[in-house]
Amino acid sequence: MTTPRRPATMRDVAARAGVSRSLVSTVFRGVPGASPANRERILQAAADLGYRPDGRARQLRSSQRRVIGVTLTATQPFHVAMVEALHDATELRGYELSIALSTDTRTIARAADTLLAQRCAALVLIGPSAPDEEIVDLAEASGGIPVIAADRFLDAPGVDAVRIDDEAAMLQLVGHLAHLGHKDIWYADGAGYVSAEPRRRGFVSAMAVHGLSERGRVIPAGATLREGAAVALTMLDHGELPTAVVAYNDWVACGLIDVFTRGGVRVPEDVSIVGFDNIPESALPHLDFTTIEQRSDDLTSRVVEILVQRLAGAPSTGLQLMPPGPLVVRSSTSSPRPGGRLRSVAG
Amino acid sequence: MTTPRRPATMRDVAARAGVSRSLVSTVFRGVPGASPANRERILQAAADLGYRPDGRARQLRSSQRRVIGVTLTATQPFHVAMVEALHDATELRGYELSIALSTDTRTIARAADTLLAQRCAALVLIGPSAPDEEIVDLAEASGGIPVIAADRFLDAPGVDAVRIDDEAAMLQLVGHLAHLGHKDIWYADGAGYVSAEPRRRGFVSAMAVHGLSERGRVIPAGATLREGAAVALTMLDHGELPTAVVAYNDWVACGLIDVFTRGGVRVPEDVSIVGFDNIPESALPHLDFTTIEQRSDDLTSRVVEILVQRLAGAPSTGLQLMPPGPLVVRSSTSSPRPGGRLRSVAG
DNA sequence: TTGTACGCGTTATCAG
DNA sequence: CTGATAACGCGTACAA
Repeated sequence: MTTPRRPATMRDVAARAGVSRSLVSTVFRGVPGASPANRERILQAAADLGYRPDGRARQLRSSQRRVIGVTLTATQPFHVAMVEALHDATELRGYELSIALSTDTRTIARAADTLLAQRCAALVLIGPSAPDEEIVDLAEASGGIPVIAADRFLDAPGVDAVRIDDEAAMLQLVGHLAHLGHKDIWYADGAGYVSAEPRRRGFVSAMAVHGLSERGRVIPAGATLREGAAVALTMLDHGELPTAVVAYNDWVACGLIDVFTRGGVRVPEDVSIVGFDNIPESALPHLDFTTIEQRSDDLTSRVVEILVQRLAGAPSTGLQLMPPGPLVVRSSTSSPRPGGRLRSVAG
Repeated sequence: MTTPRRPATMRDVAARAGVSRSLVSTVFRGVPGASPANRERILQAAADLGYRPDGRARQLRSSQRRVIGVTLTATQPFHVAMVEALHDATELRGYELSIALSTDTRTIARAADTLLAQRCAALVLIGPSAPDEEIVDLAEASGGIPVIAADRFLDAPGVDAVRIDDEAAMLQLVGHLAHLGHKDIWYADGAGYVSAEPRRRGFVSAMAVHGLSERGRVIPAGATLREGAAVALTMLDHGELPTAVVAYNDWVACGLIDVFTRGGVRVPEDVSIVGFDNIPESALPHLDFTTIEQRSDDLTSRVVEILVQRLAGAPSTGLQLMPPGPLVVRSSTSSPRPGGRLRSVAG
């Protein structure tokens, strides 16, 4: 094993094995056309030299695009899991994934530029937190390759989008509480997060469906345990509580339950709480709250389906909503306490 | 704006602008040598055609390697933050980042292969959870480029590694408890996680330093809230508790505190608890526990320093330990309850 | 400013 | 069927 300063090229391997470059190529591409003896010699020479085909040169030459570009922020485990699944699915079809991370200071467009410069075959934006306009612009600048926004509510021409049907999910959650007899139901909203909008809309319309519009209230919260805890403290300080709270997601629900329980407000006796996502923590014995599942597998396979179709030349299908996962009923929900609202809370 | 099936190349731009390809190149590289009039015309032609330089061809031609390969699992926010910082630091120096995700089913070596095929200038492995041997093999197969393991305890020739000094940190944590008067101190170990070893070693030696070896105990736990909660339940079931518990990390501490508090064990009156990392959640009002900070910024800048040096030709420096961040004392630690061990716990 | 060789591998085309 | 020769993909670099 040598460690050359300049890495070995195909030419080096060919010279060492005493064959032509094209023969080395046939061997490394795994296509038939080389005698076992030569194949062996070439492989040996390559191993000796630590040769590894140059991916850039490979891609450059072959006219087919075999790379799928993926952007994500990598702050949500669920999104990272999607990449994992995408890896498997695309690999199976002979594609490679190229990943670009976007951050607070690094826009999606910026991340996608790297991918586009690599001449990727398609772009998958996972949970893009950019304004609609920016995504549409990106799609226009992408030279006509398929652009798919996963886990994003977006209805724009030329861009495919896949998202859980938040409104249907909210209908299930609110329906569950309404059936238990709740009327004063508040919503701890994912204020400030892009995907909060469809969910909020779902809450509002679900309350209307059950004739509870007057009794509902939307409280700005956020998407983290921290923000859930903060909004719970605010509620306690304010001294007024509903009989049930719908949380923007499970982390917010965790924060709510934590602060309520410690503040002397019993769950579900004093207040019922439901989350959204069914993250592993929601099943913890000391939390154990009702929530609705986000089936990331379904979402991912839908994304893959769209990807395959679009790569095959099918036109964009716009926004697709996935049916929500099942409601997981646990011990954070029950019938409301008699007497309606709690006015005064023991600090 | 046209949307060509085959993307425009430099040749197309040159033809449209009525100049040579070389001139287009000089304009797009931003080097002087084109008249304002031609520059303008070229830029216009490029915009008309939606031209974007092919990154692969660019890299292939220019003999300098300008890409830093990064692998990570993206399950830890802290690691993702490191990538963000790396982006800024390397960009400043004219490098680009190429990211490959490793997963449970996708080894680091596999991820690195993609990067190596791109002929990256160096490899940064962020928190690699692979056996030492695999990383050493990878470094050997990398053709002599710098390989740096960030947030990883690894003492192997040819590989640079940077890691918080876990032993020093443990010494601080155990010292804090010992000074408060604790003697029966248990450690909820990050069993199964690669980086658990130095931390466990640190606990054991710190206990020895304080002459408490006999009183210490290492309990297998894990690295998540869930696992912290589980080990706390086990302790409660067992009915025997120390006066203080050191958690492998903050998530484990969260789980411990949650279950203890709900189980009627008061923190810190009955048992003191310390975490490790100082994640945002540790400061939540209802948790508010003592922990030690992981200064990811320091770690990252050290990684960048090493990267720069090694790219400049300096030899590998092996393992480097960073001094631990400050101890953040909050309300989860106090003097031990009188009377030593708690034998029986109210369920 | 332009011509042209070159980077590294792939893909016809052609010879034995 | 096995193998070699040469053109090509898209930009860059250096001489003219």
